[in-house]
Amino acid sequence: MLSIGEFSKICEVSTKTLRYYDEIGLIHPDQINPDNGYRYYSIHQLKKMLYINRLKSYHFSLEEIKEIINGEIHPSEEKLRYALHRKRREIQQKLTRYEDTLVQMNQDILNLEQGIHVMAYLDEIEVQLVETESMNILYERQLMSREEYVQGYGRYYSKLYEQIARENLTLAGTPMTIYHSEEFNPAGNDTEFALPVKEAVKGTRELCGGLCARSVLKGSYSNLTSVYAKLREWIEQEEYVLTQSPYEVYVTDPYQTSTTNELVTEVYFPVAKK
Amino acid sequence: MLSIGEFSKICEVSTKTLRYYDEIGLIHPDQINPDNGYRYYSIHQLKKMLYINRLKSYHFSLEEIKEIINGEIHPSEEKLRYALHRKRREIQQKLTRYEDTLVQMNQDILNLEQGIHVMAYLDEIEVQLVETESMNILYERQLMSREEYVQGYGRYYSKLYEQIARENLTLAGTPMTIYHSEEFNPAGNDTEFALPVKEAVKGTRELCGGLCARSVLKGSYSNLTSVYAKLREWIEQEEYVLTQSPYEVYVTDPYQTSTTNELVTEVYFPVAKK
DNA sequence: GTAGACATTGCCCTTACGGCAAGATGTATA
DNA sequence: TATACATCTTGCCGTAAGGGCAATGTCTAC
Repeated sequence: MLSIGEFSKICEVSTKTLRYYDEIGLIHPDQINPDNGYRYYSIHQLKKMLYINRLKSYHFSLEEIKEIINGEIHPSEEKLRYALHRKRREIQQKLTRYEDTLVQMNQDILNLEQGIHVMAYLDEIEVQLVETESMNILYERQLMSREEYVQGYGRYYSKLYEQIARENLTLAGTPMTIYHSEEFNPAGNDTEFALPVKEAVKGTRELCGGLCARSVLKGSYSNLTSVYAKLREWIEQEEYVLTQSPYEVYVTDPYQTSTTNELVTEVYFPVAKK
Repeated sequence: MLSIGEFSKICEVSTKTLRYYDEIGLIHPDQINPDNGYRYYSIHQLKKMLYINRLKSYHFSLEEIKEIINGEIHPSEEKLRYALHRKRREIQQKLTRYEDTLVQMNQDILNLEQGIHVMAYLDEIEVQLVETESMNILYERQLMSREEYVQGYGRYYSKLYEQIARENLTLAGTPMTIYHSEEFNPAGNDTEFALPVKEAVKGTRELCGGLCARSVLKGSYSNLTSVYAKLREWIEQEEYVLTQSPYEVYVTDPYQTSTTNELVTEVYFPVAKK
């Protein structure tokens, strides 16, 4: 039997951590002296502890680790395999997000070296007042969270495109997304994916035209929230009010465009004078 | 002036967050109604808020963001440039660490598919009792944290190699590291980098030989702690005691070896029968 | 017998907010 | 004008994974 200090040295885990793991039921000491409460670990628990450390290095939460270990009594690591695959995907996603962040940072650093402040792009976002035509759109409306957005984008548009092909409809513009949620809700936003078509068939509706405040975003979507902010700022200052849900038009197809620099996105806020 | 709700919608930040930022002094509302405590934000604060969001996306802590913003009153973004460079390095490091994790996970998943459990390698770590010769080593002893280790490795060995070249000494073995800290201390461990040499000159000392428990680790260092654990376990079970500081011998040069699979590391624990 | 190492529990602290509650206030409508 | 409802306020608790510190109890070596 090993005291907590000895066990701690062997597996290079602090005694504090060992007590914490005992408390949350991740790994209990083999024996506890009932007189003084001293914890004693068996040398055979070393393997479990190293296993826990391994899983921790894969960024599993202690709660997840507990599940994996407890579920492992018999069903031949089915849980572990599943969890590992899931966690691998998570890490891959984090990785690409970090890569994107680095690209952005590099751009900002490059700008800074030339004396251009990080937020300078804000002043270059222009807002125009335009009159839009009514149009007929084929749509799919869904509650979407930020996480699902990228997946959803592909799924819903391919569904719409497929319907156009199947019913022999005529495309009358580029894809668009309409945001019906007034506020930003991290859990999910009421989002409408749409394609303008000539024919008014089942599954289409009219998108009313009218006065709009519009901005054009060139390049990566990372500045999109700034464009929204800028438009709302403009509307506030020029004393307009929003009359319908704002929408985006993807002038260039994000799936056809090789570099994000070539992307062109228009953002429309239907408005009226206060 | 915008109420907290309006401002929140424009910059897509929750009111809760805005109140929190007010509390920690990151961004105070432009005005506060002294009667009812209502917060009112100016539209000009939008830019600052978007700036904060941008910095957040670069994984700066709110404390860091506060420093960057406050230090930016005049000295032409010197702080921002410095912070961006530093943070970029941090993120690059995280990225490579994630990549390493993925490699490990892939290996484990592959093993699992073949029915080999993640921790099966533990049972394959063999411990041998060997007799070592005394040798003369050229050394650099330093307090090192886990973080600094990789840098330190290169720095101290190049220093040692340089001395060998300058003083025309004769190499008598491969590099080794001696760990003098009894316990693992996250802040820093007493670490000795050493190279065996024939000549006993200034800067060298004798490393006493004797009975040692030894394990050989083949492949990546990620299982090194397990090897240490295994050795300590063995010593415990076979009723030996540690008589000197344990050390590692890098049989293959980690800088000369292309794939981590080819790495060979010996771990020695000088022992005596209890 | 005592010093020093090691063990125990308990409490507070960390980040960046989210959730909930109770109450005050604002605004739109009948 | 009364009322309903939206919005605002503060305050308290919770998060993950322990670290740090304190007060106190126990073990072992000399």
